Amino acid sequence: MDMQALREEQMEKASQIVRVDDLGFEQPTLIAGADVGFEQGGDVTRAAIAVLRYPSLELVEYQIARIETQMPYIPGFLSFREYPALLKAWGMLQHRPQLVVVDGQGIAHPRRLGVASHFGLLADVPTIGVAKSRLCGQFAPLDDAAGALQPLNDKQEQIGWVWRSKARCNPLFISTGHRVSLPTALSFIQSCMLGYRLPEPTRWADAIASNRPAFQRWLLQDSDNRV
DNA sequence: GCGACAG
DNA sequence: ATCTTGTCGC
Repeated sequence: MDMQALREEQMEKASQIVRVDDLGFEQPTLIAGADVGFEQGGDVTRAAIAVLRYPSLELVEYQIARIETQMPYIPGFLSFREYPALLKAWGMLQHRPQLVVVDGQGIAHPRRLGVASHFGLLADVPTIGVAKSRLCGQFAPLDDAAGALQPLNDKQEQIGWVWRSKARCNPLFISTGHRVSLPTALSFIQSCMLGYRLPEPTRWADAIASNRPAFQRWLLQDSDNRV
C-alpha cells in the first residue's frame, strides 16, 4: 500500500474536521458507542455499534458488522483498518444516533485524523474519540485521584484531555472527533459515566463486540421482555 | 540513528 | 487487537 498517499489523504481530510460545536441538538436523545475487534487471527474485522438512550444510558439497539480485514495495523493509520466495518454497522442501524463515541483517538493524532475523526467525517455525524492509551502528545503528571485532568498538548496546541475517570485506573484520552469542541467532548463523556473506567457507550460497544457476560445477561432479559 | 507507536 | 489462569488489591 502507498503510505504516502494515505498520509496525504489524512492531511486533506483533517482540514475538513470541524472542531467547534456543530451538534444539531440541545440535548441528544440517542447516542452510540463504536468499537472494533478481530476474529480468526485478524482475517475478519468485526465492528459493534451500541445505541443508548440519553441521558438514561439504557441500551436500545446494537448492530454487529463483519467484513474481511482490509489493512494491517499500522500506528497512525488505524482508521483505514477500522472505518469500513464501522460504516457497515452504521448503515445497519434502525435508530439514528445524534452523536457517536468512538474507541480510539479523534484529533489527538499526528496528522489530526484519528479513527473517531475519520469516521465522523465520512458518516457526517458528531463524534468524540475516547482512547485507552496515548498515541501522541504530552501531558503533565496526573494526580492519582479520580477526576484528575490534564490537557494533552502537541506542537503548541491542545489536542485533547487526559482524564482519570476512576481511581487506580489508567486515564482516558479524550479528544474532538468531528463537530464537537474539546470542552464539550470532555463534559459529554463525563455525563456518560456510571462508575466504571469506560463511559457507557464505549463499555456497551466493547461488551457486545467481545460478547461479555453483561451483554449476554442483557440478551436474556431482553428476550424475556419480548415474550 | 534511536525510541515511540490508538487498536 | 488477540491468546488466556490465577492473582493481587480495594
